[in-house]
Amino acid sequence: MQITLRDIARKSGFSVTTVSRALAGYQDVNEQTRQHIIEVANILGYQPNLLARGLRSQRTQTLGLIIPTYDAGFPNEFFNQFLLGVGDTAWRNHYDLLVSAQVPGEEEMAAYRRMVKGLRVDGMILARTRKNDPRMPYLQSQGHPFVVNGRNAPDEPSDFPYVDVDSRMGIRAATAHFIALGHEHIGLVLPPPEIAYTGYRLQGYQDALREARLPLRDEYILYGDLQRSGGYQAGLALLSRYPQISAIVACNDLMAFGVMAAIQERGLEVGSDVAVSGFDDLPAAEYAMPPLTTVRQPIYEIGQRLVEMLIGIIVGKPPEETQIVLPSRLIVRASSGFNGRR
Amino acid sequence: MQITLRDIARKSGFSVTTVSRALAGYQDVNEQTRQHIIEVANILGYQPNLLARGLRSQRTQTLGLIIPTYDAGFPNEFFNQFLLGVGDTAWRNHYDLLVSAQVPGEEEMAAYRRMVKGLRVDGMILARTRKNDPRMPYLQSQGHPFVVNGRNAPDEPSDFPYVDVDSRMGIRAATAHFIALGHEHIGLVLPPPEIAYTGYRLQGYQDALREARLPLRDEYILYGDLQRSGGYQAGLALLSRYPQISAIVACNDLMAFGVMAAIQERGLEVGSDVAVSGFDDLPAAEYAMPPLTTVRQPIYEIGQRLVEMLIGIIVGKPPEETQIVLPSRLIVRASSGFNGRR
DNA sequence: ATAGTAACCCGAAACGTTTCGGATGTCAAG
DNA sequence: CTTGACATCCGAAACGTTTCGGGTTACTAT
Repeated sequence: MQITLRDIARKSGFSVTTVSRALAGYQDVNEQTRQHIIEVANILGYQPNLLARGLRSQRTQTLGLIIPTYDAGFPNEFFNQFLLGVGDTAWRNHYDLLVSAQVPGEEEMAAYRRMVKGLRVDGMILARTRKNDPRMPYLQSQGHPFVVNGRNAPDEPSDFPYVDVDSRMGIRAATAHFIALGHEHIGLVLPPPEIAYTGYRLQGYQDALREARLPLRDEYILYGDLQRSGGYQAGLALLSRYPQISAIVACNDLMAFGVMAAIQERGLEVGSDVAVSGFDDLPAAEYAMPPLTTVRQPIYEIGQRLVEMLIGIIVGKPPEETQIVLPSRLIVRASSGFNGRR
Repeated sequence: MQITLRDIARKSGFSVTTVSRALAGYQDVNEQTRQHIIEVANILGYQPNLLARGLRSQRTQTLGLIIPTYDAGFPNEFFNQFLLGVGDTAWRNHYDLLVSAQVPGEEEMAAYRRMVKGLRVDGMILARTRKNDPRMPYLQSQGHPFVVNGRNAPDEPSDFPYVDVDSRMGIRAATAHFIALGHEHIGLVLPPPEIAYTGYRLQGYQDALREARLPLRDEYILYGDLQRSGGYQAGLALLSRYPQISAIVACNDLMAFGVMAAIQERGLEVGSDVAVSGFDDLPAAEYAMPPLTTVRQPIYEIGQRLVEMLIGIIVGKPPEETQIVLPSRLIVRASSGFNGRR
């Protein structure tokens, strides 16, 4: 059934050891011998048994990724792009990807244990850190290589390798953009409080208000669920309670779309009546009606850098920089009313 | 470092064999012994080494999925949902998922060989079949379990297990819907010709025209790339060449969004001036402006059924029905002008 | 002739699990 | 007292690979 090293050994007249070493590129095998063995291997259609190899060498050439999901709201476009960056880079470096999607909680930790202690993966990629996240301490206690997309919350130390985007600067830029356009009553739709980056985004909002000496009004700040529907509800709530609000900063694009829907639902016009901004710059942001002003984060690149960092750690050559904060950039489009008739 | 059966054996005073059998639930071990062994295993934090288990038992409890991608245009929302259905169901059945994304071609086949002959996976899930698809014959020749999302093209036999949606009926319903609204010049934006389901969608379009005794005009039929941009280009081309066209059937939602953009770009109104329909019913379809009339396919369910079917095949209990065509359903929204002022 | 060296090769053990084919002990029936 | 049946348990082999620690040969320098 399966072609093994033994088959090649028998057919080529060499030992299993030599066949193994020839195929692995060791220098202590005659070049002619190697060619012959390679030829036989090709004829037989040999493919190494990766389980056996992994068992023996304690290396699986596989990375693990557990996508955090909430109820039905699964991998949205963000994780799409993330998965692409991670998957591409892993493949280019000859690593496979073991993927699971788990709701945070006990089962999620079981999935981590299974991957890590089942020796299935050489390293793990974590995403969407939460407050008091149990995953990093666990992996640290196991001494298992891992990298994280996102830091811990501002008030917790982040003593692990990560790649994050500068949310604080991003939201600050978006808020400042609205202030520059003359808005004084600016709503904020935050991610759920348990998400680690929520703190940074709030800071950015506060920064911008402080700089402009505008009062910080807590009642203008609502939490959403990162989905479109959460943005919609928050948007409706803000608009009905505080009609003076003329701009809303949403902390991701999906919620921004919901906010836009809420605005339109109330018979107002996005951009001219109420300005909106998002965060992520998903492809859909550009095509929304009106196109969404948003903070772009390089999602693909984040995945890519994470994998490179992780592989470096696995092979014992960690990059000198293992805590990276990438810049974010404000992309101004019509939803902020910049080109509107304000 | 790692806790093995030997450790449990030493600590509990039983043999490795008995420990293994106790944990595996065999009946020839004393219940009291079993409890004791389980307890020791828990105290030690035992997690089976899945590589060793797989090597010995020739089962990995892992399914393989290679997402077909074109250039940068990666897993779009469709594969998101698909991945969710597949991932959820796999997890519920205690299977892991090995994922890769490959551009069709030589490298793609290498990825398949690697997964299959490297003995990493117990079965494979294929998606987006193409004409003359080399993957199914390969897997058949290897006698490796697999299931497919989608059939072969209408003119090729499909002698493998699959779950597909009834594209033909879906497009036929969409086209007939336009005809019923009085449209006589209806454009069609097809997927690339090498995709297997393109033939079925074309048939559906032809069916509807034939039924209504409307002439089939080949020049109304264009091919897109399944992306938004392809729909945009096709839409512009149709509208500029044939101003009499008053409705366009796009073969997926992404292309339909592009067509809508093209219509608006030309100063026309979607729905009233030119009606549009899509296929898939992505979440974004409902929120588009105007909301998109489209053919819904149960993407999550397809993934779910595929995994159930595949696991059945793996464990030797294939379901009686291994070639499933699920119904599709037309969802009428504003983009077809049904509620418009036509 | 001998020792040393380089080039090439190989046997055997090990990774952690499952499973085959018994082995042992106990007890009831004959 | 023997036999058989049953309930428990276990030794050893096997899955396919890598790697450690050599071994053999042929050549070079003494």
